[in-house]
Amino acid sequence: MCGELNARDAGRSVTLMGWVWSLRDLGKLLFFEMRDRTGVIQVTLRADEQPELFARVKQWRAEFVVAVRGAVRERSADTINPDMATGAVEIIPDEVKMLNYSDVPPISTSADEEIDERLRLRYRYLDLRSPRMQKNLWVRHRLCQSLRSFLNEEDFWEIETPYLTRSTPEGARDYLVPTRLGPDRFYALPQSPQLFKQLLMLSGYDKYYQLVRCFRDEDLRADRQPEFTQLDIEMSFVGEEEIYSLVERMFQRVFREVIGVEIELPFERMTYEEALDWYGTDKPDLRYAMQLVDLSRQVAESEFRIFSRTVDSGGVVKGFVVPRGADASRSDIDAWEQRAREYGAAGLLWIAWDGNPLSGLDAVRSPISAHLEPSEVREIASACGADAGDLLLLVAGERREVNRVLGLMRVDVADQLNLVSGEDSWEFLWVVQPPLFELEEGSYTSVHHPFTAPLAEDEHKLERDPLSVRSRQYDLVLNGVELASGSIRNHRSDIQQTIFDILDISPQEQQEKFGFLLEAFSYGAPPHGGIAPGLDRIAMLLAGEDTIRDVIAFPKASAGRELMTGAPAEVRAEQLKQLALRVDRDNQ
RNA sequence: GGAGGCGUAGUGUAGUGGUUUAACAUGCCGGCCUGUCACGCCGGAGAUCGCGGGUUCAAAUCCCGUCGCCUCCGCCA
Repeated sequence: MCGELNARDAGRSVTLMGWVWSLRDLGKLLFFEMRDRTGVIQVTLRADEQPELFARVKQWRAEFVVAVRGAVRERSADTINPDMATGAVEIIPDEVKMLNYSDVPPISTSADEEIDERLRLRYRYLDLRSPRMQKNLWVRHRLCQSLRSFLNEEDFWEIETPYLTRSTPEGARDYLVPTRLGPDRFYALPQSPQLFKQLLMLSGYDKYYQLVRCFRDEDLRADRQPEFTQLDIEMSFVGEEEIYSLVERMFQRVFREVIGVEIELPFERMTYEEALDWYGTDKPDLRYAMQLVDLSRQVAESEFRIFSRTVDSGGVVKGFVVPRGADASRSDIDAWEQRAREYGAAGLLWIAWDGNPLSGLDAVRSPISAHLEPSEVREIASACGADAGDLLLLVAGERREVNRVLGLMRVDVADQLNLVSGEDSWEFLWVVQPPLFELEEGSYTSVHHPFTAPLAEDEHKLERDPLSVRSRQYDLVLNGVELASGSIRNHRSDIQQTIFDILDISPQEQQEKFGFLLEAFSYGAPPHGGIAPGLDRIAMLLAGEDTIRDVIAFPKASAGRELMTGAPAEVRAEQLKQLALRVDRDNQ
């Protein structure tokens, strides 16, 4: 094919089919490049040697579908194009044929200018012709291939689960599917195959995986689509370590096979609590430092009231040091302060050290320097390890909020100051043992999902103090992106029952929604656990893209709209009638 | 649900109250050109400045509304 030819093919006769990529008409000499899935190759024609072919090709335009039969010829040394994969050869045709005409395309498939995404999505079939999208889909394909071959070799079975299933409470909004089976009956598209994969464990298929589509009717993000693909994995008779080991070896293999990068094992680990404390988020980006430092003790007695009063009332004063941040302009700092407010902080305080941090107040610039004692500033500097030229950003308030705001600020600052070093930096991290429950508007909800097992040593606290119970959940984070989430599940129905009780899911509701699962668990459920890496996000990182839309052939735009087909769209009245549905236009 | 950004020939941008007949590049159409590969040169066509309303002698430009796309917060077990 076009992109696969090189000097070794010189002399061969080939037939190529593809699209016209570009034309360079020099009068009596004409070059055009043709493209297929594999790449681009140049075809050369001379008016004096092949007047008839020449005249025909002169009429061709970009994106015409053409067939060329001819000889691969090595280019002379002075005409080799080193920037082109096939630049050492060219095709001298003995027959050319136009298979189909093309209108002038509304977006270029060859220009490297950034096209408005509306147009890219509207004309996705053209956008997909671009080398960039070809590369991305190729990366995604090889990723899938690599994952499958690894898991197959590890003795996993790929088993499918239904898309038409029933809605279960909690979690995201479901996509509902009406059916003529009953006016009040709906399928729901699965948010994940969670229940089915656990049932497969119960059935004895102890190593299962599936590349499976999941559906959640929630707002989109750069790394979130209403439908997305998970590599769903579940195993029986395993604990956390077996899962970690499997996943680590899997990623090592994938990175080696897909992008030729060797990643080191084992991955780092930290607890959820440590992640929040040190980085203010459950998905820290470890490509840069800027750890959060708790300065509450250093400022507890401060004359600066905001500090002392916050600490006094049980809050914290935390911050992080921006290396060489003292150079930041006043407008940068103002912008950060503005950002911190947007994230919900009362304000953002800062201390910049222009000179030796241990020299007291002389080297300090800060909006609150008038309120600070030299000893206090020295203590702050030594606690956070600030050097000359560093900048400390500080937030005071309730612990949870402070962590959240600083966690977001840390990412913004790193982004703005370009602290991420190099493209090939891969910082994997396991974040483990988050709490089993959190309090939301007065009632308990699962942090992960209700089937996650509590940590054995915390089991006894389940009924007395649910919020203090840690779970056997683990998240895999790469460069600040949550790549996978999983847990060891409850296989004992008594504990599952207790958890449902704490979640305040009534026995009746339990019976209705999960009755089949609880019943199943009474017939010999093995201990089991699993994990579900997000395929789109992995592909995105491997392809070096910033959004999963660029690794999905036909993604959705904001609000879940599909700009090419126009979905979601109205349906015929007759279809509604068959489903016994009536549209209420006043509602909304 | 909220905040911000963007919307100008096919495409990417400039223009932020009046010397604008809305500019530049590319693409498109026509002509010339025998080693180009971002080919080059010459000529031409192509825009009711997202849409609606308002302010003004005058609006792409200011104001209000609206639609669309992007990013983020909330949300996403």
